[in-house]
Amino acid sequence: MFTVDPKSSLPIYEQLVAQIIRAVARGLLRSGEQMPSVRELASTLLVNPNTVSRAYQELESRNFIVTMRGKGSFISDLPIEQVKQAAIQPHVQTLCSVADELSISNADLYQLLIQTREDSSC
Amino acid sequence: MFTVDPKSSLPIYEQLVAQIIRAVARGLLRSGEQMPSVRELASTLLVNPNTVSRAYQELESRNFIVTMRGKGSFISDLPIEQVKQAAIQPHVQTLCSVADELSISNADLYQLLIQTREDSSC
DNA sequence: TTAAGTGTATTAATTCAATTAGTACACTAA
DNA sequence: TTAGTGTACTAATTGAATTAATACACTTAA
Repeated sequence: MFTVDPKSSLPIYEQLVAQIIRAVARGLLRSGEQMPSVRELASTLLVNPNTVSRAYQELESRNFIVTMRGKGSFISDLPIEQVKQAAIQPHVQTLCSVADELSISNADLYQLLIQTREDSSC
Repeated sequence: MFTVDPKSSLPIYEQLVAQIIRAVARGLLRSGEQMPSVRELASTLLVNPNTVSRAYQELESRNFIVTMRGKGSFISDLPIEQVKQAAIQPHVQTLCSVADELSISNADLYQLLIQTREDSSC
């Protein structure tokens, strides 16, 4: 289900995080569903278990999964909208800090956002 | 006019960039005004001229200043709004990428922005 | 043409954070 | 007890980032 490229400049655990977030956002992984164990996924991907653990910890810190020692890791049962919000919040925070520093108004900021999203595929 | 802390974890050239951006955004540095030469600022701050040059190059890539070899570096004469927009664009881009990945609507994104800026001082 | 002033290219030293893996430990459930 | 779960700790390694030394290139004015 997941793939990884050890030669990529993007760290392995970040590759995993991104794939799992996408899967959750698209509903391919559902609330309560159990993730493969760190050892299982690690042996499948031929990486160290700690690397998978790192990805799971990152996902847990962003509220995508819940981990129980000795039991396993499970997709969070929080509302998906809430989970997504938690995931994007840091980026919003960064943008707001810069906007503050430059004294850019909310209106201007919103216009920039709209334009940028129109230019991309979405 | 500028100060620098070599012990900070924030790179010296980034400290300079931030200070100069603030000064421009606040109108303390005006269009066309000449910046101190790299050697002059470097000797004032007791850093290597290349470090100041690096800051100036960063500022030029963000359209805050214009540099002419042999002449010096000058505050850009672009409209300040345009300059500020260029400075914030990369952050907007990042946010939009993540929003796309998570399928977050513009409306939700804007609401998050408003809330975040209300929470901060601005 | 010369001299003094400007920014910059190139190279290298150094530091430092990030990444990953090895190993041993801790918890859960049957 | 055993097999399965995640994790803490440590260390090796890599690689990017930062800074500095030095020499070069351009501009201006005398």
